[in-house]
Amino acid sequence: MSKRELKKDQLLELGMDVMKVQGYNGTSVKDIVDAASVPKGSFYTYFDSKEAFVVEALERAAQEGLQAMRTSLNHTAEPPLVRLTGFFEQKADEVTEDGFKIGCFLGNICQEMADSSDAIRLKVRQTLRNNTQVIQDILDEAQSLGDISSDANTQVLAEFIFNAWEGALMRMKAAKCREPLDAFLAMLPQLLPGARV
Amino acid sequence: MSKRELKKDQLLELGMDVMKVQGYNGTSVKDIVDAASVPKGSFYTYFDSKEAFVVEALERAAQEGLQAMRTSLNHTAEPPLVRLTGFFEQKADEVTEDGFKIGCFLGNICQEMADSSDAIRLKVRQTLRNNTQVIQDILDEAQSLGDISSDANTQVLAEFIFNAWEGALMRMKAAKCREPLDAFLAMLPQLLPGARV
DNA sequence: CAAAACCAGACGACTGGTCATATATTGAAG
DNA sequence: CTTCAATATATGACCAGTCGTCTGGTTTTG
Repeated sequence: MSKRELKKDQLLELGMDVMKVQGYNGTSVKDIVDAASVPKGSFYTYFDSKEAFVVEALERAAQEGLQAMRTSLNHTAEPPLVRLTGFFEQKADEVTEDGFKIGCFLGNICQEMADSSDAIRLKVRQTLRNNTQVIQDILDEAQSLGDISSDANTQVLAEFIFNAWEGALMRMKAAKCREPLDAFLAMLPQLLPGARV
Repeated sequence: MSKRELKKDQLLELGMDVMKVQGYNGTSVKDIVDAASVPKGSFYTYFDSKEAFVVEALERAAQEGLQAMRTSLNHTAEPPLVRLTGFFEQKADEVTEDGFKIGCFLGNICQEMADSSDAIRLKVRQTLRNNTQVIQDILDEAQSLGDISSDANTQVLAEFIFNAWEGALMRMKAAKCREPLDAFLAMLPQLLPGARV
C-alpha cells in the first residue's frame, strides 16, 4: 500500500471515528483532516467532496462490518442459531465498552442524511441490505437443519431482526445503558419460531 | 392563546417540520424563522438558543405523539392486542403517505445529537420512555385478560417492540419503501406469546 | 528540468447569536 | 377622550467565527 493510499485510509478511518460521534453535518472537513493529521488543502486531492468522502467511508465500514459478521457467523462448530445469538451478544458487549456512544455508523448517517443526499441514501440502503442478507443466510441454514420452523419467512424475519437491532442501538444512545440491547437479546429467541436452541 | 404564544407555536411546529427532514445541524436558525415567517431577531426572544428550541420541539412532538397513541390505543371497543396492531398499521400508513421522508423526529434527533447535547439526550430519553410505557400499559391489559402469556415480561416486550418499530422506521428512510414496516407488522403477532388475536 | 503532487491560505457564503434602533403598549395628566 | 412621555417588545443589520471548496505558489518526483 503506497504512502498516499495509507494516508487516504487513515483519513477514512479516523475521519469516520469523528463522524460516528458528531454526525455528518456536525463534522467539518477540518475535523476530518485534523484527525488524520493531513493538511486541509489535501483533502480534495483524495475526495471530490465531503459527500464523496462519506460514501467511501460507508463502503469501508460496510466491508469491515460484513467481515466481522461473517467471521462471527460462519465458523461451523456451533449450530447456526447459537452463532446468531452469539454474534449479537458479542456486539452488545462491544458497544457497551465504547460507552454507548457510537451505536451504528450506518444508522446514524441514515437518519441524518437519507433525505438530503441520494448518493448517501443509496449507499446506506445497499449496505443495510447486504447485512440483512448475511442474517438471512444463517436463518436459511438453520431452517434447512430444521432448527427453525420450515414455514417461517426468513427474508422477513432477517429484516425484522436486523431493524430491531438497529432500533435497540439507537435507543441505547439516548438511554446510555445496556437495557435496550438486553431487551433485544432477551426477545431474540422468541423470534425464531420453533427454535430448539 | 395570545398572539405571541401563537407565533411561538408556529415556530415550533413549522421549524420542526424542516428539522424532521434536514436534521439538527442541517437546519439553521434562519431556516426555522423563515418557515414560520418570523424575523430572525425575534427567535431569541422566544428561545434561549437553538438547543433550547429543539428541546421544546421535542416536548411538543412528545405530547402530540402521546395523545395520538392514547386515542388510538385506549378506545376499549376492541381487545388490547387488536388496538396495538391497529395502531402500528395506522402509523405505517401515515408515514407511507408522507413519502417515507420523516420517520420519527425523536429517532432522527436522537441519532444525531445524543452524543453532542445532554439536554437533548435526556429529553429524548424521557420521551422514548413515556412512549414505551403506553405500549407496556396495553400489554399489561392484554395480559390481565389472558390474551398473552402470564409469564411474559411486558416491560422488556414493550421496549423491544418500540425499538423494533423505530428501527423499521429508520430502515424505511434508506429504503424509501414500506417493506421494513411490513416486515415489522408481519412479525408483531409472533412477539405476543400465546396471543389469540 | 518538466510534470505531477501537495498544501497554505483565501474565497464567498453562511453560522448561531447580539444589539442599537424602531415600533408598540401603557397609563397618568390634561 | 386625547396627549405624550415612559416602558416594553420587536427586528434587521451586524458580529466574529466557521463552512465546504478552490486557487496558485511550492515541493517532490521521474
